[in-house]
Amino acid sequence: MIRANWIVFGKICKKDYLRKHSKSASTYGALESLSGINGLTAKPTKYVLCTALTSCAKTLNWHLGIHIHAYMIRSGYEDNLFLSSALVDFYAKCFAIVDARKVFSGMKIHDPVSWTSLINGFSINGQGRDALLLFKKMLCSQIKPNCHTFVSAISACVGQNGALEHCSTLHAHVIKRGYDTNNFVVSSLIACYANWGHIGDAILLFGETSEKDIVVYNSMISGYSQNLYSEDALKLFVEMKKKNLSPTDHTLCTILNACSSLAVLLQGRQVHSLVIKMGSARNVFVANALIDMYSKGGDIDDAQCVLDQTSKKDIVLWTTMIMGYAQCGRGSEALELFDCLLTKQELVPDNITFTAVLTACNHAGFLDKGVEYFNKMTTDYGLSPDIDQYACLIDLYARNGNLSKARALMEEMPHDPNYVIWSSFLSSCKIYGDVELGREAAEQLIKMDPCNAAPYLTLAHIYARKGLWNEVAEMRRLVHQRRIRKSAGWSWVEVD
DNA sequence: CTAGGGTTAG
Repeated sequence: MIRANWIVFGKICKKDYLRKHSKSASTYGALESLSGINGLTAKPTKYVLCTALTSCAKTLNWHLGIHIHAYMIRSGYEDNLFLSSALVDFYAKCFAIVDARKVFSGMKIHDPVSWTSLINGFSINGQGRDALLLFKKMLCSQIKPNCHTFVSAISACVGQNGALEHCSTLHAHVIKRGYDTNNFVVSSLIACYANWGHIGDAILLFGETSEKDIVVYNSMISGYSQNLYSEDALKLFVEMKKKNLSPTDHTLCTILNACSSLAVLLQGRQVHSLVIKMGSARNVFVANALIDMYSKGGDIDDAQCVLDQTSKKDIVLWTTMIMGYAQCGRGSEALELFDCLLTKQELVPDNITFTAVLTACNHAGFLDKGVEYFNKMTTDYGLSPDIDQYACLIDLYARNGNLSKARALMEEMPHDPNYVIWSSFLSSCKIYGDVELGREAAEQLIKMDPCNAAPYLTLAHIYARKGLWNEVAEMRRLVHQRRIRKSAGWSWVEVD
């Protein structure tokens, strides 16, 4: 399930990324210097073309990039190693990995740069497996991988099922070749180990590395944070400052996230003053992390202050704030804020904004309003609800006692109900004592995760409340037979 | 003249 979400998320990121970066200022500079391309007097040299291609890769300027490719063919630059490598990189960065591979295959000779470009291309296109296969192929070729290659190969192991072993193997190669003093390599290794929950290996490597730069510290701090060692993240942050390394906006975001999960307002406020001192409050990522930190820390008013003081607000900031109100039980204020956002008409709400709004309705028990907002999504904003918004609506109906409507929605929606949906539905079945629907929900949950005792327990509870003691005994037998581990405080019939 | 690291936010 986690893997599936990751793929979906990857797609969303890709789309957003293309939209945000499709044309930035530097591209126009490149365009001007290339004015010769369309038959004007000065012909661009191969050096200019190469720099322009790099620029196209960075700014995702697809149009100019393919134009240059065509020009390369016309001008006989097709076999230039530098230009071809840049072309591989361009196609890969623009998510046209098939074209990148085609260019690579058509090259008469390869060098570490062309190999690395394609390996990295597979990696950033979410094809870590192919990236690693290509790396293996490279090892069999005449060309030896360098630091750049290792960084790309190691990054390919992140989020790739079963790639932890590859990461360790790559680490061994790195040590053998003496690349373990390179900070680029070290930071990618730390991130990979942390990603797989092997925080011990990450710590070991971090400790062995001398002359660590800010990114290596950032990797380790976020590694701690990801693995819920938030206190260690804060400690390392302090240590980093003692070493006179000055935090970047990345550092501030990560450390604020750690403060959020610890719900520590005191430290969060200290980081906030540092944010102001560094002038990072303008960075929307940092501002967002601040709002989230104050919300989770229980100071929703200070969260609102941050939002008010941020001049360039985007939809994510508003959404975080709405979610903050929703989660602390101030549903009406969440909806007021949302209406305020709508009246400004500067920003357009997206699916996640509606998740926040529906969460607010859910926590406040506003069934009618929830349904209204859910319908508005499609009619007024042309959005198609994804599984998260359906989950809110289903939960809204179920919590209000309309279990059959909730169940019907699960059938009607264009998604398969996930674990979260069945699980919240089961809770509602428990509240309203619905044996039939409760049994179905529990069966689905057990099928999805056979080792979790919770659905057995809840169903047994529903049976017990109806005096169905034979069924309670059956549940007990199943748990025993299937050797399901019970956690502390676990009992057959809860005492309300 | 070509390739590489860290949250890419809710």
